[in-house]
Amino acid sequence: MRVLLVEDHAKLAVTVATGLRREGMAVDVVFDGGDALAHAAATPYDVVVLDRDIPVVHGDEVCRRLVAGGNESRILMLTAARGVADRVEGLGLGADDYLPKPFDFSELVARIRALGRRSRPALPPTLVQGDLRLDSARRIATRAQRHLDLSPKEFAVLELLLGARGAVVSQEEIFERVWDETLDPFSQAVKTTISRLRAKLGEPPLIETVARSGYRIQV
Amino acid sequence: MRVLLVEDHAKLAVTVATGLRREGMAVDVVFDGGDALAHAAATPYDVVVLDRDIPVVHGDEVCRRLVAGGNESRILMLTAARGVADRVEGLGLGADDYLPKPFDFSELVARIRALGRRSRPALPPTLVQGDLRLDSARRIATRAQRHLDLSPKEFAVLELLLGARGAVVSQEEIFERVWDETLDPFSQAVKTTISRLRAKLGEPPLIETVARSGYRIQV
DNA sequence: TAACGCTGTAACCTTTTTGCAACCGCCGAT
DNA sequence: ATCGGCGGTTGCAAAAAGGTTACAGCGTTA
Repeated sequence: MRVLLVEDHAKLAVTVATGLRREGMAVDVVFDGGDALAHAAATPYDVVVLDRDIPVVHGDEVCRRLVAGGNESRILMLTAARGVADRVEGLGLGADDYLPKPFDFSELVARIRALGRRSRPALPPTLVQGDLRLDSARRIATRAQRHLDLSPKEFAVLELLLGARGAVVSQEEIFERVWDETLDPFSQAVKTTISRLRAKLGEPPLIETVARSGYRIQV
Repeated sequence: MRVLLVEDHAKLAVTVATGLRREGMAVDVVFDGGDALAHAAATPYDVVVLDRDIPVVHGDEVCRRLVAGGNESRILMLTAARGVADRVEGLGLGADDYLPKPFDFSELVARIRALGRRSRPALPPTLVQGDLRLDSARRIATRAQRHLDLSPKEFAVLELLLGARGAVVSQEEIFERVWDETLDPFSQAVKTTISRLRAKLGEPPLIETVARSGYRIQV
C-alpha cells in the first residue's frame, strides 16, 4: 500500500507517517499542495491523505486537480469541518472519503485500508463525449454549452450509456440498472425514455440503435 | 445506479427510498437480512445500503456473507454506533463504507455516488483479420476502414468464423451457435446469411467454402 | 385547489430483419 | 453429355423490433 501524506504540521505529519509505516504502509510525506501534485503525478499512490488547510495550493484545489487530471489514487481528505454541509462538499470535490480532525489513529488506518481495497474509481465525476457533458454528481447535462433539462430517468439512462463508452447496452441491462423491480419487465418504458432523450439531445443524433442488441453512444 | 436498501424500519425505509429515487436511482427495499441476501444474489446492485440491526440475519452477517460469496456490490453500512471501535469493526467486516445514524440525507446520496463510481470492465479486444475488424462490444464491423452495416445474425456468424481463426466451422455448428432451437434444423438460413455476408464484405472474398465441411475465414 | 412535471401504458406507425422458396450454376460420376 | 448433389442468389412477405405520440395517474408545487 503506497500512501502520500500531505500535511503541513511537521510534527503531526511525522507522527502519523511513523504510525502508518508501522502498519506496513509505504509512506511519502510532503508539506504543501505544490509538492503534493508533483509527487502524485510521479508515483502511483494507492491513497493520498490530504489535509485541507495546506500552503501553496489549497487542499480542495489539489483534490480537484488530481481528479480532473485523471489521477487514479484514492483521496482521503482530512478536514477540520464538523458540519455535515462541509463534509458533503468535500466528497463533491471528488474525494473518496474524509475524516474530521481530530481523528483517532486506528480509524485513519481502517479508512486507508478500506480505500485501498476498493477498485479504481476510473469514472471521472463528469462524463464527456464530444460536445455532450454529464456531471453525475450535480445532475447537470449540457450539449454544446446548452443546458439540457433531463428528468431523473432520462439522466440515468444517458449516464449508463455514456459510462459504457460506446459499447452496446442491451435494453435488458438498461432496464435492470435504471428501473427497480416494481416495474413490469415487459414495460415499454425504456424505449419511451430513449425516444424522449433523443428529442432533448437534438441533432446530430448521439444515441444509436443496434437492432436486437440495444443502444450505444456514438463515439 | 442500482441500490438495495436493507432497513427494517418501514417508515424510514420508504422515506429514504423515495428520496433516492428522486435522485435517479433504482431502489429495491427489503426489511430483513434473509431477503437482502436473496435479492443481492439475484440482482447486480451497485450498492447495498445495509442497516446493521435487522431481523432474521444480522447486518454484520449479511455483510460477511456477501463479501465471502464474491458479490461485487459495494456495501454501505448504516450503524447506530458512535464509538470509533465499532466503526472500525464495521469496515473490518468488508464493508466499503459506513454511515452513523442519524445521517444527513444528502450525505447518504454523496456516499452512495462515491461508492458506485466504479470502473468499467475493460472492453474485450477487437477481433482483427487482415483488413477486417470486428468490435464485438460496440457491434461495429469495418473492412478497409469502410463501415459494414451488418444485421445481428450476420454479425454473429462473422464473429463466430473470426473467432475460429481460420479453422473450418461446420454449418451445423454455426446453426447451433447462432440460431435457437425453434428453427427448423433443415432451414437454409445459414447459407442465406453467409451469402448476404459475402455480399456485404465485398472483394476480395474472405469467407471460403470447404466442400462438405463448412466455412472458414481466409488467413 | 389548479397547474405542472414525470412517467408508464397503449395504440399506431415505420423500419429492419430474416426465413423461405424458387431458381441458377458448378462439378464429378455415370 | 447428362444427371444429381451442393451450394449460392435473390425477391418476397411475415414477423419482430423499434419509434412516436397522446393520455392518464400521481405526486408536487404555486
